[in-house]
Amino acid sequence: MPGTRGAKDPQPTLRDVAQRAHVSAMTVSRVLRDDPKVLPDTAARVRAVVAELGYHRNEMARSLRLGSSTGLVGLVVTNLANPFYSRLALGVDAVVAGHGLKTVIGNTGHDLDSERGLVADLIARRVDGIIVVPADDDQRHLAAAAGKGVPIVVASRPPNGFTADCVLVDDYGGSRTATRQLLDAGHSRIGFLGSPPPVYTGAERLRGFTDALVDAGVEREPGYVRLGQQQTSEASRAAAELLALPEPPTALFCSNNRNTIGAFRAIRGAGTTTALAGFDDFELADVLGLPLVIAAYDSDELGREAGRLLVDRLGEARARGTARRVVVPTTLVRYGDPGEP
Amino acid sequence: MPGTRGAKDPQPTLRDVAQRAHVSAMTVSRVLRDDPKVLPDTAARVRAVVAELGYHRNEMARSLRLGSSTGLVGLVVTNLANPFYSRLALGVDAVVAGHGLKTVIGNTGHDLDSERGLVADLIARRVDGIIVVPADDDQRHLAAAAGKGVPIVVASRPPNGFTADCVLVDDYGGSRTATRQLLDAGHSRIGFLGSPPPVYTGAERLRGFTDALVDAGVEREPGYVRLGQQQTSEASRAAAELLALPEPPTALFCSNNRNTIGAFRAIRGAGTTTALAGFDDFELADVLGLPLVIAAYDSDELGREAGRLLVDRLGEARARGTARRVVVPTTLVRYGDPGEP
DNA sequence: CTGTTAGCGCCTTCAA
DNA sequence: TTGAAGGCGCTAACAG
Repeated sequence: MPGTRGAKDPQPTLRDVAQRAHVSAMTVSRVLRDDPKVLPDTAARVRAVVAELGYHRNEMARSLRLGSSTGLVGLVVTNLANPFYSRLALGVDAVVAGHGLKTVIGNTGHDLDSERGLVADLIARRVDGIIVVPADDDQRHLAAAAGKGVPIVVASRPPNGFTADCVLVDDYGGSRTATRQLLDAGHSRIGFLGSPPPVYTGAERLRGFTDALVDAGVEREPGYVRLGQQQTSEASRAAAELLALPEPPTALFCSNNRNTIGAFRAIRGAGTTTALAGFDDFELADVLGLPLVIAAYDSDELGREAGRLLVDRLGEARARGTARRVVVPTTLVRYGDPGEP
Repeated sequence: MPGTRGAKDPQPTLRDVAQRAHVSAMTVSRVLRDDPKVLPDTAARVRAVVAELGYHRNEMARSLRLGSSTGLVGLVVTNLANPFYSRLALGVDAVVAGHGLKTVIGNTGHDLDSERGLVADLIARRVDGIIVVPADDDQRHLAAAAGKGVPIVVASRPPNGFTADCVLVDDYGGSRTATRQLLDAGHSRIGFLGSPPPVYTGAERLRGFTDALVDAGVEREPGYVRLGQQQTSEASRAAAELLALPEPPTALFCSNNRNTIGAFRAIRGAGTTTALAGFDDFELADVLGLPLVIAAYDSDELGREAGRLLVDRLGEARARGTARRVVVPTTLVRYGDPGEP
């Protein structure tokens, strides 16, 4: 079989196929697009060569020619190791993959500069849109991108300083409801463990907590609030401090599962019967051996909603329809509550 | 400020910048490449326009012109919701991002057809390389890709039917060592709960388990082996069945954390003192309230190694250096063992 | 039904 | 130091 040319070309091109099938590049292109105006005979011959060469059309060149639409969606998260974000990523991918789009992931590690770089790079790669969980309140780079017409969906916190679709969790409501459970159970000295103040979800959850206390006419004790613990170990230390106060809280509300798990360890270590409630479900919460109330939500769903918002936005052919805001609800889950049948 | 042309162009192009800066496209291109042979004056003017327009060079067009190298790495996993794989993804991304590469993620949901589609698509997008956790023994599509010169790294199981770099966990050794702990503690009736047989890691871990028994001269009881549980609920059921046998095992070895957690629930439900050992660490393993031996490993590291192998391979400029195989070790972790100080 | 021409946005080569 | 061609791989728009 006398070859036509070189042999080491990493990937065959349209013309390689054309030459080998004795047709023009256009014909091959048409066959690949399933254009019916090609003789079945010719098409078959072309397809045979395609298979023989293991030819894959270069999607990058294609999208260059076709204008925009690389079929890529950028997803920027702060920490993919956190199950919350990997779930989110899965949800996003599930939806966009259903529309023939691929997900390009970027992990910022909570670093704003890194986020800026990633977003710039995604734009340079001409992704069709970006879903981002901002690392910080400073979202000027996102505003700039949105201003340039790159569809942006903000997840988990609202856009700051610009308009965009966004998907949120009912941080406030979930937190308020869970706190009310503790109040209804008769607690009035309730401690709070949460994220650092500038984090939106943390602030909202603290607000829900505070409002529940206000509703119940319970005085909030500033010394009962500890913010900024990110790891279970820090949370555990913070909780232990609260429990060691002269007049310790009789219940703790934790605004995320890192803090809930840390608080659990502290309570267990102190041997107290402190009641516990928290935000974010986690595996094995049911076997901890103490009553636990959790405001839970589906982070897959958060991702799917974000994906849907973006896909819709892309479908509108950049029509500037008013920005939408989706709020994913929370549900109250009760574990190991001896009061239940 | 008299405009030059349209106004709604989604993204400015090199020529838009050139026109506005009164230079040629080439000069802009040079400025962006930091070519020193441009007058500082001209460069400054160009940069000003770039900033003003928020221009981002089109990386796709660039890579088309430059030959290959899209700066993208494909990562194909079976289930991103599994912390194991999200950790792996994070490790991969951490390494490749350090080399200016971006990670494109594909989730197969254990579906072989989906995997084939994803791999084909990644190749069509001309990713520089692919890291894949194969869903199945049938890896002919990977073999084909590798044959066409696309660098492939196989993670978590070995390549089947072709040669490629790969990164594995010491499934056999970890499993054998953990099992030996149970034997050393005096157990001779040990049950096994594991993945479906065709899964490589499952098979290796069963082999390690079996060899440990053989080494200790313990007869393996076929009725003690239950394979195929994927969810904790299934695992729990399977474990409960073993515990309900006329002569039940006195210890259980579980080849992954889904099974370990399921077995834990079954033991707790049955109220027996069955000993437990398993593969894969998990959070809260220390608070389960029973002695537990775990063969643990670092899945981040697995991802990082995969990333390194791929980056090295890319660096070799497709030199067909012999394929490398990296094995990530396991460490034995003991929880809640009353025998420890 | 098939082929030719032209150009997507960028950069290498060569000339000015 | 800068600019003018030409082409990466592909495909609309027009021939034939």
